[in-house]
Amino acid sequence: MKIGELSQRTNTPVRMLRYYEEQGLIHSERLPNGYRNYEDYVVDRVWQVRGLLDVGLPTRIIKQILPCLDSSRAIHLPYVTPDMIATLEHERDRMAEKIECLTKNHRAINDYLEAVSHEIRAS
Amino acid sequence: MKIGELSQRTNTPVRMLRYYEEQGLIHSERLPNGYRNYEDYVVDRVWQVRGLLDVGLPTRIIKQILPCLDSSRAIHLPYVTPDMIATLEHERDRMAEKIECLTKNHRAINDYLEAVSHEIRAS
DNA sequence: TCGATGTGTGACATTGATGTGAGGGTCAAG
DNA sequence: CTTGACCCTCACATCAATGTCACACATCGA
Repeated sequence: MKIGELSQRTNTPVRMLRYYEEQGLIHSERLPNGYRNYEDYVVDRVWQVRGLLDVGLPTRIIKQILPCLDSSRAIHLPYVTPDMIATLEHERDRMAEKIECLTKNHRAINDYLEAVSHEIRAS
Repeated sequence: MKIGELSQRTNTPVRMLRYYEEQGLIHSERLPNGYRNYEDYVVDRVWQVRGLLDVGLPTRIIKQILPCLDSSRAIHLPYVTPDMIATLEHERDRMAEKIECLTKNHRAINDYLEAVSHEIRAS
Protein backbone atom coordinates (compact mmCIF):
# COMPACT_ATOMS: atom_id res chain seq x y z
CA MET A 1 0.00 0.00 0.00
CA LYS A 2 1.07 3.59 -0.51
CA ILE A 3 1.63 6.07 2.27
CA GLY A 4 -1.78 7.66 2.04
CA GLU A 5 -3.57 4.42 2.76
CA LEU A 6 -1.19 3.57 5.56
CA SER A 7 -1.84 6.99 6.98
CA GLN A 8 -5.58 6.40 7.02
CA ARG A 9 -5.37 2.89 8.35
CA THR A 10 -3.15 3.96 11.23
CA ASN A 11 -4.68 7.34 11.84
CA THR A 12 -1.23 8.82 11.55
CA PRO A 13 -0.11 11.89 9.61
CA VAL A 14 1.91 11.11 6.52
CA ARG A 15 4.61 13.34 7.91
CA MET A 16 5.02 11.06 10.88
CA LEU A 17 5.21 7.90 8.81
CA ARG A 18 8.15 9.33 6.93
CA TYR A 19 9.66 10.39 10.22
CA TYR A 20 9.30 6.92 11.70
CA GLU A 21 11.02 5.52 8.67
CA GLU A 22 13.82 8.03 9.03
CA GLN A 23 14.22 6.88 12.62
CA GLY A 24 14.38 3.28 11.50
CA LEU A 25 11.11 2.21 13.07
CA ILE A 26 9.35 1.09 9.92
CA HIS A 27 10.50 0.03 6.50
CA SER A 28 9.25 0.58 2.98
CA GLU A 29 10.19 -0.46 -0.49
CA ARG A 30 9.93 1.97 -3.33
CA LEU A 31 7.74 1.65 -6.38
CA PRO A 32 9.33 2.33 -9.77
CA ASN A 33 8.13 5.91 -9.55
CA GLY A 34 9.76 6.50 -6.19
CA TYR A 35 6.61 6.20 -4.10
CA ARG A 36 6.90 4.33 -0.83
CA ASN A 37 5.27 0.92 -0.81
CA TYR A 38 4.35 -0.75 2.46
CA GLU A 39 3.69 -4.36 3.34
CA ASP A 40 0.55 -5.09 5.26
CA TYR A 41 2.31 -5.88 8.51
CA VAL A 42 3.50 -2.29 8.71
CA VAL A 43 0.03 -1.25 9.79
CA ASP A 44 0.38 -3.16 13.03
CA ARG A 45 3.90 -1.97 13.45
CA VAL A 46 2.82 1.65 13.22
CA TRP A 47 0.12 1.13 15.82
CA GLN A 48 2.68 -0.41 18.08
CA VAL A 49 5.11 2.44 17.57
CA ARG A 50 2.43 4.98 18.36
CA GLY A 51 1.45 3.15 21.48
CA LEU A 52 4.99 3.09 22.71
CA LEU A 53 5.54 6.74 21.86
CA ASP A 54 2.35 7.62 23.64
CA VAL A 55 3.59 5.89 26.72
CA GLY A 56 6.70 7.99 26.80
CA LEU A 57 9.34 5.91 25.04
CA PRO A 58 11.64 7.78 22.69
CA THR A 59 12.16 6.49 19.15
CA ARG A 60 15.71 5.55 20.02
CA ILE A 61 14.48 3.02 22.55
CA ILE A 62 11.56 1.85 20.48
CA LYS A 63 13.96 1.06 17.71
CA GLN A 64 15.88 -1.17 20.06
CA ILE A 65 12.99 -3.10 21.48
CA LEU A 66 11.02 -3.56 18.28
CA PRO A 67 13.13 -6.39 16.89
CA CYS A 68 12.34 -8.56 19.89
CA LEU A 69 8.63 -8.04 19.38
CA ASP A 70 8.70 -9.46 15.89
CA SER A 71 7.03 -12.75 15.18
CA SER A 72 10.05 -14.09 13.37
CA ARG A 73 11.81 -14.15 16.67
CA ALA A 74 14.16 -17.03 15.96
CA ILE A 75 16.01 -14.98 13.40
CA HIS A 76 16.97 -12.36 15.91
CA LEU A 77 17.86 -14.55 18.80
CA PRO A 78 21.43 -15.40 17.90
CA TYR A 79 22.41 -11.82 17.18
CA VAL A 80 21.72 -10.26 20.55
CA THR A 81 24.70 -8.82 22.33
CA PRO A 82 25.00 -8.76 26.12
CA ASP A 83 24.76 -5.03 25.80
CA MET A 84 21.42 -5.36 24.08
CA ILE A 85 20.16 -7.71 26.72
CA ALA A 86 21.05 -5.22 29.42
CA THR A 87 19.12 -2.52 27.59
CA LEU A 88 16.10 -4.75 27.23
CA GLU A 89 16.14 -5.74 30.86
CA HIS A 90 16.37 -2.12 31.83
CA GLU A 91 13.49 -1.09 29.61
CA ARG A 92 11.42 -3.99 30.81
CA ASP A 93 11.90 -2.85 34.38
CA ARG A 94 11.07 0.72 33.51
CA MET A 95 7.92 -0.50 31.85
CA ALA A 96 6.98 -2.31 35.02
CA GLU A 97 7.44 0.90 36.96
CA LYS A 98 5.28 2.76 34.51
CA ILE A 99 2.58 0.17 34.72
CA GLU A 100 2.60 0.50 38.46
CA CYS A 101 2.41 4.28 38.29
CA LEU A 102 -0.40 4.22 35.79
CA THR A 103 -2.33 1.59 37.67
CA LYS A 104 -2.11 3.56 40.86
CA ASN A 105 -3.27 6.80 39.28
CA HIS A 106 -5.90 5.10 37.21
CA ARG A 107 -7.39 3.67 40.34
CA ALA A 108 -7.23 7.00 42.11
CA ILE A 109 -9.06 8.78 39.34
CA ASN A 110 -11.60 6.05 39.19
CA ASP A 111 -12.21 6.20 42.92
CA TYR A 112 -12.57 9.92 42.69
CA LEU A 113 -15.06 9.73 39.86
CA GLU A 114 -17.03 7.18 41.75
CA ALA A 115 -17.11 9.39 44.82
CA VAL A 116 -18.31 12.27 42.71
CA SER A 117 -21.07 10.25 41.14
CA HIS A 118 -22.26 9.20 44.58
CA GLU A 119 -22.17 12.79 45.66
CA ILE A 120 -24.39 13.70 42.76
CA ARG A 121 -26.85 10.92 43.44
CA ALA A 122 -27.02 12.00 47.08
CA SER A 123 -27.83 15.60 46.30
CA MET B 1 12.68 22.47 53.27
CA LYS B 2 14.51 24.55 50.71
CA ILE B 3 14.70 23.77 47.04
CA GLY B 4 18.08 22.08 47.23
CA GLU B 5 16.87 19.47 49.67
CA LEU B 6 13.71 18.89 47.70
CA SER B 7 15.85 18.45 44.64
CA GLN B 8 17.94 15.77 46.33
CA ARG B 9 15.02 13.99 47.89
CA THR B 10 13.18 13.80 44.59
CA ASN B 11 16.18 13.34 42.36
CA THR B 12 14.96 16.26 40.32
CA PRO B 13 16.95 19.20 38.97
CA VAL B 14 16.24 22.47 40.74
CA ARG B 15 15.41 23.92 37.38
CA MET B 16 12.54 21.50 36.99
CA LEU B 17 11.12 22.16 40.43
CA ARG B 18 10.82 25.82 39.59
CA TYR B 19 9.28 24.85 36.27
CA TYR B 20 6.71 22.60 37.91
CA GLU B 21 5.77 25.44 40.19
CA GLU B 22 5.42 27.77 37.24
CA GLN B 23 3.08 25.21 35.67
CA GLY B 24 1.04 25.08 38.85
CA LEU B 25 1.92 21.51 39.75
CA ILE B 26 3.52 22.22 43.09
CA HIS B 27 3.34 25.03 45.59
CA SER B 28 5.82 26.79 47.84
CA GLU B 29 5.81 29.49 50.42
CA ARG B 30 8.64 31.97 50.61
CA LEU B 31 11.02 32.48 53.48
CA PRO B 32 11.72 36.04 54.60
CA ASN B 33 14.76 36.09 52.36
CA GLY B 34 12.78 35.08 49.29
CA TYR B 35 13.88 31.46 49.23
CA ARG B 36 11.23 28.90 48.38
CA ASN B 37 10.08 26.82 51.32
CA TYR B 38 8.40 23.49 50.77
CA GLU B 39 6.15 21.43 52.98
CA ASP B 40 7.04 17.80 53.40
CA TYR B 41 4.16 16.52 51.32
CA VAL B 42 5.63 18.17 48.26
CA VAL B 43 8.22 15.43 48.07
CA ASP B 44 5.54 12.88 47.26
CA ARG B 45 3.83 15.27 44.95
CA VAL B 46 6.99 15.74 42.92
CA TRP B 47 7.49 12.00 42.62
CA GLN B 48 3.96 11.71 41.40
CA VAL B 49 4.40 14.47 38.87
CA ARG B 50 7.55 12.88 37.55
CA GLY B 51 5.87 9.53 37.25
CA LEU B 52 3.02 11.00 35.27
CA LEU B 53 5.34 12.99 33.03
CA ASP B 54 7.39 9.90 32.44
CA VAL B 55 4.32 8.09 31.32
CA GLY B 56 3.58 10.66 28.72
CA LEU B 57 1.13 13.04 30.33
CA PRO B 58 1.67 16.74 29.67
CA THR B 59 1.77 19.17 32.57
CA ARG B 60 -1.51 20.66 31.44
CA ILE B 61 -3.26 17.36 32.09
CA ILE B 62 -1.33 16.55 35.22
CA LYS B 63 -2.43 19.83 36.66
CA GLN B 64 -6.02 18.83 36.09
CA ILE B 65 -5.88 15.38 37.57
CA LEU B 66 -3.70 16.18 40.56
CA PRO B 67 -6.45 17.75 42.69
CA CYS B 68 -8.44 14.53 42.60
CA LEU B 69 -5.47 12.57 43.87
CA ASP B 70 -5.16 14.61 47.01
CA SER B 71 -5.94 13.10 50.34
CA SER B 72 -8.16 15.99 51.32
CA ARG B 73 -10.59 14.80 48.71
CA ALA B 74 -13.74 16.02 50.33
CA ILE B 75 -12.74 19.59 49.82
CA HIS B 76 -12.57 19.25 46.09
CA LEU B 77 -15.63 17.18 45.52
CA PRO B 78 -18.23 19.93 45.37
CA TYR B 79 -16.25 22.07 42.97
CA VAL B 80 -16.00 19.70 40.02
CA THR B 81 -17.68 20.82 36.85
CA PRO B 82 -19.20 18.38 34.36
CA ASP B 83 -16.48 19.51 32.03
CA MET B 84 -13.87 18.44 34.51
CA ILE B 85 -15.52 15.09 34.98
CA ALA B 86 -15.44 14.50 31.25
CA THR B 87 -11.74 15.26 31.19
CA LEU B 88 -11.07 12.90 34.05
CA GLU B 89 -13.05 10.11 32.47
CA HIS B 90 -11.18 10.60 29.27
CA GLU B 91 -7.81 10.56 30.94
CA ARG B 92 -8.76 7.54 32.98
CA ASP B 93 -9.62 5.69 29.79
CA ARG B 94 -6.42 6.74 28.13
CA MET B 95 -4.54 5.48 31.12
CA ALA B 96 -6.24 2.13 30.77
CA GLU B 97 -5.13 1.98 27.16
CA LYS B 98 -1.61 2.80 28.14
CA ILE B 99 -1.59 0.15 30.80
CA GLU B 100 -2.72 -2.37 28.25
CA CYS B 101 -0.08 -1.31 25.77
CA LEU B 102 2.66 -1.42 28.37
CA THR B 103 1.55 -4.75 29.74
CA LYS B 104 1.57 -6.29 26.31
CA ASN B 105 5.01 -5.03 25.45
CA HIS B 106 6.38 -5.77 28.86
CA ARG B 107 5.33 -9.35 28.47
CA ALA B 108 6.78 -9.54 24.99
CA ILE B 109 10.15 -8.29 26.12
CA ASN B 110 10.09 -10.63 29.03
CA ASP B 111 9.28 -13.60 26.85
CA TYR B 112 12.04 -12.63 24.52
CA LEU B 113 14.58 -12.33 27.29
CA GLU B 114 13.54 -15.67 28.62
CA ALA B 115 13.95 -17.25 25.22
CA VAL B 116 17.38 -15.73 24.94
CA SER B 117 18.46 -17.02 28.31
CA HIS B 118 17.32 -20.52 27.34
CA GLU B 119 19.23 -20.18 24.12
CA ILE B 120 22.34 -19.36 26.08
CA ARG B 121 21.93 -22.24 28.47
CA ALA B 122 21.43 -24.59 25.53
CA SER B 123 24.61 -23.57 23.78
C1' DT C 1 35.55 39.18 56.52
C1' DC C 2 36.18 36.08 52.70
C1' DG C 3 34.99 32.44 49.85
C1' DA C 4 32.20 28.56 48.76
C1' DT C 5 27.78 27.13 48.24
C1' DG C 6 22.82 27.82 47.73
C1' DT C 7 19.13 30.54 45.90
C1' DG C 8 16.63 34.02 42.95
C1' DT C 9 15.37 35.69 38.23
C1' DG C 10 15.79 35.85 33.40
C1' DA C 11 17.28 34.67 28.96
C1' DC C 12 18.75 31.59 25.56
C1' DA C 13 19.84 26.78 23.68
C1' DT C 14 18.54 22.11 22.83
C1' DT C 15 16.04 17.92 21.84
C1' DG C 16 12.19 15.13 20.18
C1' DA C 17 7.87 14.87 18.25
C1' DT C 18 5.10 17.43 15.24
C1' DG C 19 3.06 20.94 11.95
C1' DT C 20 3.35 23.42 7.63
C1' DG C 21 4.62 25.06 3.31
C1' DA C 22 7.30 25.38 -1.09
C1' DG C 23 8.51 23.40 -5.40
C1' DG C 24 8.24 19.65 -8.27
C1' DG C 25 7.09 14.88 -10.14
C1' DT C 26 3.02 10.91 -11.09
C1' DC C 27 -1.15 9.45 -12.52
C1' DA C 28 -5.90 8.78 -13.43
C1' DA C 29 -10.21 10.80 -14.87
C1' DG C 30 -12.51 14.07 -17.61
C1' DC D 1 -3.95 17.63 -22.40
C1' DT D 2 -5.26 19.51 -18.30
C1' DT D 3 -6.75 19.28 -13.62
C1' DG D 4 -6.83 17.42 -9.09
C1' DA D 5 -5.28 14.19 -5.88
C1' DC D 6 -1.10 11.89 -4.34
C1' DC D 7 3.57 11.51 -3.74
C1' DC D 8 8.53 13.15 -3.33
C1' DT D 9 12.22 16.02 -0.71
C1' DC D 10 13.77 19.84 1.93
C1' DA D 11 13.40 23.42 4.93
C1' DC D 12 11.56 25.95 8.56
C1' DA D 13 8.35 26.57 12.54
C1' DT D 14 6.34 25.05 16.88
C1' DC D 15 5.74 23.17 21.51
C1' DA D 16 6.90 21.06 25.78
C1' DA D 17 10.42 19.44 28.72
C1' DT D 18 14.93 20.33 29.90
C1' DG D 19 19.76 22.19 30.01
C1' DT D 20 22.83 26.00 30.67
C1' DC D 21 24.61 30.43 31.66
C1' DA D 22 24.84 35.07 33.68
C1' DC D 23 24.29 38.05 37.37
C1' DA D 24 22.83 39.26 41.98
C1' DC D 25 21.89 38.25 46.70
C1' DA D 26 21.99 35.17 51.07
C1' DT D 27 24.05 32.10 54.18
C1' DC D 28 27.44 29.81 56.55
C1' DG D 29 31.78 28.07 57.86
C1' DA D 30 36.89 29.03 58.19
